Amino acid sequence: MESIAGLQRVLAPSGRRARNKQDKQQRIFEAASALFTGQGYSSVTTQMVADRADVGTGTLFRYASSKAELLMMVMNEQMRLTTRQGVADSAAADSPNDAIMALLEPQIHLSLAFPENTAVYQREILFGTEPGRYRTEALARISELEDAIGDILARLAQTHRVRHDVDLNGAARTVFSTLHMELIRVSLGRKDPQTLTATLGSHIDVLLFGVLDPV
Amino acid sequence: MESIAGLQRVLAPSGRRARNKQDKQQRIFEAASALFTGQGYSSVTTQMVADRADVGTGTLFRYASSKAELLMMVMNEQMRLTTRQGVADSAAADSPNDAIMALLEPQIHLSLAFPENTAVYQREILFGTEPGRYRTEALARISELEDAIGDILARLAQTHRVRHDVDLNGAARTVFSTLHMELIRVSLGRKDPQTLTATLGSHIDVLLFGVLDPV
DNA sequence: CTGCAAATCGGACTGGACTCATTGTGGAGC
DNA sequence: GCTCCACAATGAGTCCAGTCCGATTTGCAG
Repeated sequence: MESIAGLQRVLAPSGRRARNKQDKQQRIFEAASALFTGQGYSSVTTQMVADRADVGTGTLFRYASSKAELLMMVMNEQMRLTTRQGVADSAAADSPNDAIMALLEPQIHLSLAFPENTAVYQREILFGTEPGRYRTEALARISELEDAIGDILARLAQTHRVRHDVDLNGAARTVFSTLHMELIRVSLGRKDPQTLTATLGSHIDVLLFGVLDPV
Repeated sequence: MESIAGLQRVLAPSGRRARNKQDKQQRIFEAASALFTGQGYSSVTTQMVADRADVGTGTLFRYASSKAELLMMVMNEQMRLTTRQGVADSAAADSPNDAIMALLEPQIHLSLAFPENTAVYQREILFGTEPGRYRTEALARISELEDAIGDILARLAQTHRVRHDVDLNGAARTVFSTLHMELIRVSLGRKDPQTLTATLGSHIDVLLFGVLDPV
């Protein structure tokens, strides 16, 4: 099992070399974390991160292949926590709509707390092309969430009849597409955060109706 | 009525100065268009565009405030044509699903023809922050499409009963979110283009069911 | 302890988007 | 035709992400 940002190897690393490497990794994580959450992505330069972590810029890019990967390193950790929370909360809900909303709630909070970073994170997830380590991890976290929605829909399918030709995974993806887009709208300040929850709720409502068999 | 890329003023411009400006605008549009469609966004530099249009780099940025705006200038024109086509085609369709698909078909073709440019275009529409002229125009084109979907749903609402608490505009946005996301998946080669139409069709199907009153 | 290959480091350097102080120019007034 | 001005054009310069290669450190064999 990986711990904080997957930084630590299982048990103690073998020699001094490995330990040094780990120290640097840790310093870079902390520097990036402090700077990004403190000032937002765009006003942080990679030089600042390198300086604060006390490594050369060359070194910095050995640990994260781009500035965006640096952000993902930080955000993945935050996502890990919010997802854990969301999954726990959603288990307690009784209607599917409530369950989905409970699942998404912590992500929504996170994006409201760090709009710029969230926007960049989403942008990279959607449009990034480099197959870097942290981007891969980010995609995995996203899949986790998508699967969790899929599970909720699958549970619904056991207690209610579902239209025979509906693809539940597709439906989960639709929910997710909508979440993405609404989060983006909010992160970029194009929409009032107050209404986000309500909007999302009604989107999901329509979708669930579409999935159920009317008979 | 604006003609190509909105470049030409109605009738002839007043003096030599205005005419020069227009000539440059035209040269820049043509240079950007040829280069972007020929080699794709990332392998074109702003210097190339400036050289080909025979203007200085400083001048280039007086006409488009960023490289992305340059692309939007080009893509907006293509979108204008595909939207016109889509609206025409959708009028002939008889089911709402067909109408929506007919509307979107030309956009889909466009993105398959220029995947990289489309990805950047979508990215800028979603995540761009500068309120440049061409980005504004792009958003307007998007709204046109979204409204067209809204109209189709509204027509549906006249011939069928709709669940009383459903927000049709919201539903149109959901369709659109899904389209965006699916186009992105395809543009970035994460998904087989062959299945795009089918997938989209079934998304829309579910959504329409969710909108209709089961009674 | 010494020599050595390999891993790691780091900062000077590059490429490219974008800016700004300077220069050029069309046209209004005389 | 001449003067002057507002605005347009310009390209050298800035900024910053990301690369590259010589220097340094490390682990290991003898």
